Amino acid sequence: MASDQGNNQSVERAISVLRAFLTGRPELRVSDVAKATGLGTSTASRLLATLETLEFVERDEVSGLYRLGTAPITLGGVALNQHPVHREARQIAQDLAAALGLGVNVAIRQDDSMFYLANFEGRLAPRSYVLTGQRKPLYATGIGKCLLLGLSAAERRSLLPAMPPFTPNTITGHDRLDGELATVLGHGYATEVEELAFGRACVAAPIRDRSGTVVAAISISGPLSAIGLPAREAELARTIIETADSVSIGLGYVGPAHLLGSRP
Amino acid sequence: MASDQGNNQSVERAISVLRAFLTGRPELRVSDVAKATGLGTSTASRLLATLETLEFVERDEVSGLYRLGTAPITLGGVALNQHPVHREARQIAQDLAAALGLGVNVAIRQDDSMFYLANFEGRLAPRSYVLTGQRKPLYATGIGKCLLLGLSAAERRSLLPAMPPFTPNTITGHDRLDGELATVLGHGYATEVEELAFGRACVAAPIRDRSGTVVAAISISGPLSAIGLPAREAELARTIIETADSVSIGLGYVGPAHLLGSRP
DNA sequence: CGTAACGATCCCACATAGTGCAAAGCGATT
DNA sequence: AATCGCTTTGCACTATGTGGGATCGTTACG
Repeated sequence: MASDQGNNQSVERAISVLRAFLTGRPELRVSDVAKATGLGTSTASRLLATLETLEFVERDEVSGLYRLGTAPITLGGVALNQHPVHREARQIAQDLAAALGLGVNVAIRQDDSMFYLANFEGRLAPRSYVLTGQRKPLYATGIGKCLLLGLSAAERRSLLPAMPPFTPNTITGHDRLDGELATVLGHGYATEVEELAFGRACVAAPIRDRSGTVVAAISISGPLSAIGLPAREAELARTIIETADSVSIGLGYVGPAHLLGSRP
Repeated sequence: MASDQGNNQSVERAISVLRAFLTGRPELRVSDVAKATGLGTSTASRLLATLETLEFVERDEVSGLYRLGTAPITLGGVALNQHPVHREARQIAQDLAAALGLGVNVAIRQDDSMFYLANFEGRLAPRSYVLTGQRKPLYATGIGKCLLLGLSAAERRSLLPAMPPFTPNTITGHDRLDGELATVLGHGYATEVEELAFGRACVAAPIRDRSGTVVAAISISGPLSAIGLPAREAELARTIIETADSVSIGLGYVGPAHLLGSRP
């Protein structure tokens, strides 16, 4: 059949059409989609028509251009609402962002990336778009460092064969990453200052489930000037650890795994 | 081919599989999906396998049950970020929710429903799930009333042939709705007190684009006790109108349409 | 502990359903 | 007014998805 084994070709093609809208420009012509997906224009036209009746894409009345429709928004919202971490963390993160006026983000690990489940901003760190559903590298973010705690040194090396730098501060070698993660584990929180983008910093802490496994992480982030990191590190660290803990407890976390009795 | 004309059957079936996850239970077996969609189990199995490789669904390691995956979240996030109303309203709504401690919601009209683009909550009106992507009836919500301003009385009657009540306060007749909308237009804002759900109320105002058309609406909502509606109506109305205006201005609104010069 | 019932996947033949090509519409541009 | 580019439609072909049944694995029950 198609690329992988036992897959429905038409469905794969339709999804690749949807993926075409993820790459920059929000409005595409049929021929743009055809070029982006490698499909013929007639196939692209028909798939877009199908996706339009399903409300996955919609068509601009005047220009005739296609853009993403409302069905993906609904589907994404339900997917979020069904995610246990999101359910527990959403309101907590929102309250913290409002109290601090800074950004608060919740993410899980997906393969070699962190994947945002939610983000809220405050007056001091505004942002006109959602990060939800976006990915960022694990080794250059506070949340990412927390999520890496769940992996062994060997797993980290195979998961991240290369660590290209984003700024001069980016951790690019595993030896330094090992050291950094030991610190994170020891302190119970991670920091990141201009490792991914200039002028931005964050403080993050891991979220654990009832088995004690790190399943997610939460961070406070913002412009360096607003977050005032060197000075406020102790205060923000305490805050984010307490916040992460209350999410963990919501997920059933009861304490370090080695203290759990073996009885049911 | 399939239900509508000129549509790709496999794609329609795959989407109907995804829709099966919108109806309550978050985790489904193959046979549950087959039953919900009316497809054969082997077809459902294959479609789910395809959707799994595309990350639209994922499978629980232990139970083998399928649930929605991360791709819908990404797609939904991008769809939101590409929506002009969302871009303009997101941070404004978030700041207002933080300042008031109440819920703030942004929605557009879709057919006979309002469709949430964003919702934020405050300490006084917590909520552990997103409304984004959900629908609510137009005639029983403050936002809905604002969105109905863009329609004529005749259009409203054909769009809403029936208006079943949710509480004793629900507006169920068009005559009363006409009167209500005249008030909304005259005051520049809409209220809703226990018309959709007991114990809940809101104040809403319309958002207009550069042509002066109502394209969206924004509301402050919360439990009756927190929002204190009879008493604070004037204050909240002023706030929501000013907030809606700043979103409208971001969309290019420059004032009432009839004052626009006809010159380009 | 063995057996039965159920659910998911695999296999294979069939024919439906999607594809590509080419031509026709449709709009915009000069 | 004519041309160009983009999109859609019609048609024939066969690749592709489908359905039924067999197989394998799992759970429930006697």
